[in-house]
Amino acid sequence: MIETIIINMSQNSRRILSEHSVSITNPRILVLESLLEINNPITIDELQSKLRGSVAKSTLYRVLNDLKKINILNEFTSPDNSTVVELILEDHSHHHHLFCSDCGEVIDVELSEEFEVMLSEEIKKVQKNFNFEITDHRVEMFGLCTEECSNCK
Amino acid sequence: MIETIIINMSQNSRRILSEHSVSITNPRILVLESLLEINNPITIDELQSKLRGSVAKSTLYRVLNDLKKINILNEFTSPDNSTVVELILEDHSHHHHLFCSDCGEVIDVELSEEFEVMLSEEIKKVQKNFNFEITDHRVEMFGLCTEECSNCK
DNA sequence: CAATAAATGAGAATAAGTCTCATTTATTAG
DNA sequence: CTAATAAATGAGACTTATTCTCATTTATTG
Repeated sequence: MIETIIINMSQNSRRILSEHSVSITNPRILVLESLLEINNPITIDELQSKLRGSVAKSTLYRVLNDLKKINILNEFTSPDNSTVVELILEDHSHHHHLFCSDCGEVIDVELSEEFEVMLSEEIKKVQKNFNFEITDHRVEMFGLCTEECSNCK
Repeated sequence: MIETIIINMSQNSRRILSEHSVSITNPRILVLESLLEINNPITIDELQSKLRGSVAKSTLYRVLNDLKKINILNEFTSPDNSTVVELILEDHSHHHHLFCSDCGEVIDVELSEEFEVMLSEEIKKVQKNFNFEITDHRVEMFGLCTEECSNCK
């Protein structure tokens, strides 16, 4: 069962690379596998530990840049200034981020349909007012998990 | 006239420091003056050029950290990974940021009252769902200025 | 399967930000 | 106003994340 999932991760990674006309190499498969497995935003530090030295540091950064170039990787900076990456595949729906200032965790948050509609309206207004073509946006929220947060104990 | 403004900037800086019980030193006045003069988000690079070596690099970073500690400086990272700072004084109303991927400019944007109300409602929901205490939030928008943008020519 | 172009690993180079420590400056008590 | 003391500064060393270099390895294709 677990084996099946792992095989699928690898096949999945190969499929993603070939769909984007990127050559299929071991480091790329390993990085993609890790990101698919996590299926959550992850700091580069955490990603490095997860890879346990199986990919050289320089290669890791190169692979991440490759994935950014084909637009399947999102990169941003958390409030404590660590770099966070996350895969954005077709099935990955539009979402925003919630940062815990305590444990540093980054959590995906989807906001309501009606809110998103209103946000789009606002963005249209901003486009007009500032003569901008706005291509992307995000809502970031910062705070502290309560004692029940599973990450913070 | 210009002289008056400059004197005011300096007096203003002194006032801000003393109001926050921070000792009034030359580097702190110079950094505050620059930030008051700009009255806009600015990258640390730009701030350094503006100061033209009048404040040592180590001191600049220390002063910025001091201003963060007394909660009058906001720091964030632009999409091209440069660190951006901006003063947040009492008269500085709640706003968000628009980033130009072309010229790198960061522009302050206020969104409509009704949108802000709805965003607060959404945030309340997120607090409940994730058992979080959300203390801050921001909306970031990314795009390109059109040919009429005064910064991009 | 061979030729070629692309990707990798190891470590050097770069750059943002922090730290150290001797010197200078601001504050305050008298 | 001045001396004593604590705090802040400047210069440059240090740290750490990211990029770059180049010799070697690997993937692709015909």
